[in-house]
Amino acid sequence: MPRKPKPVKRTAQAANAIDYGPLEDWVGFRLRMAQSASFQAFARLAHDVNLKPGRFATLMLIGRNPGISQTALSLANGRDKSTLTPVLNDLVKRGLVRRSRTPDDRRTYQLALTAAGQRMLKQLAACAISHDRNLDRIIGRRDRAHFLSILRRIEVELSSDRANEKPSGRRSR
Amino acid sequence: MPRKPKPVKRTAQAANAIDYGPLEDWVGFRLRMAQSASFQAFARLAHDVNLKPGRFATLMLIGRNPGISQTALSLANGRDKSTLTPVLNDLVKRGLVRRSRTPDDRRTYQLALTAAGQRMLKQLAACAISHDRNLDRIIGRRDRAHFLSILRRIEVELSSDRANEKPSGRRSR
DNA sequence: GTAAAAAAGTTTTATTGCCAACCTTCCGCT
DNA sequence: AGCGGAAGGTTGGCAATAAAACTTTTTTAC
Repeated sequence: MPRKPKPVKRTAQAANAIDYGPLEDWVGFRLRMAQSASFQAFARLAHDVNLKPGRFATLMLIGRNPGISQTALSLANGRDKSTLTPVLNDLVKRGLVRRSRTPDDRRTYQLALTAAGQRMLKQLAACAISHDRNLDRIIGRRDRAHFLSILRRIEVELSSDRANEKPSGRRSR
Repeated sequence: MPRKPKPVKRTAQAANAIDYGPLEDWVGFRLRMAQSASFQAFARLAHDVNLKPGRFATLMLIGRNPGISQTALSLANGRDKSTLTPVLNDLVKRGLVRRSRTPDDRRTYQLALTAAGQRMLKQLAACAISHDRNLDRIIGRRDRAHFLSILRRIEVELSSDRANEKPSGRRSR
């Protein structure tokens, strides 16, 4: 059976021949590439579940903190609060999240998972466990805790930097 | 006409009281949060330079690999090739990048920096060095190499997974 | 040689994200 | 009270991204 042999891919520059220059060891670049790879790997795992991978953290945080407000939720998962509005609209419409008014403060909503939302969270958690097992293998059990602590430090220190803005060393063009 | 109020963001709900559940130690989540913080910190540093931070890797890769094709470039910086089209249009329009046809293959373009593009790259490199020095301080010199090697491993291993994955991504449009 | 398949780029469509402006509600003052 | 500012949430505008469909050109199969 004459299956067509795959021709050798001939891009102008093979990917392994690329010169990354300073990017090679630039933490910001590697962080972005690793995050992108991790996200897409999880998306493949979670493909069967009828929910976008970005919704996972939202569901988990609501499930763990019933009654949480939208602003607190947006802070917890590092997204702008306006980003949350369409997401929650969708989750409520699909019967996964319940949004109820707070009696003593009519500005805020109280968020909670419905029974269906909890089932969905369980399915996603199964994907996450599988994904995390992959990452465990890649990182190595011994380094995992240390690696996580560095990620947390980056997150915390750079976020607090937001307060003291850099003095602008303006360059002319 | 009411004067627009200066909004001062206050952490109304204590973010430290949030229960992150399994997210607390989930590598994918921490990667996303750290990457987001790093990206925004760099964006603040590069604010003065008249170029979006996302363009930096693109310029660096073109500068280091003159004659590279768009597809090879998209692979090298981990973005879809369709994403590159408007970016390059903009860079060409601003005189930073030159796009020329390859004589023996009229499908591909050859990308290269103009003199202005090289100057811009130098400015951005200065920001990157400053940013990286911050990250050095946070990570710690001793752990830096190890941390980078883990990020590279995540990137490589999870990307290679993509090849032998089920091709079942049917989406209606 | 010619037709089919593959590759490079572009366009279209949809999602996700931020920011700024806005509305409503609450709270602190006087 | 009632006024002004602060806080919770929504809306609109814009940028970045990816996936699929499409165009042009090249390569492969026969």
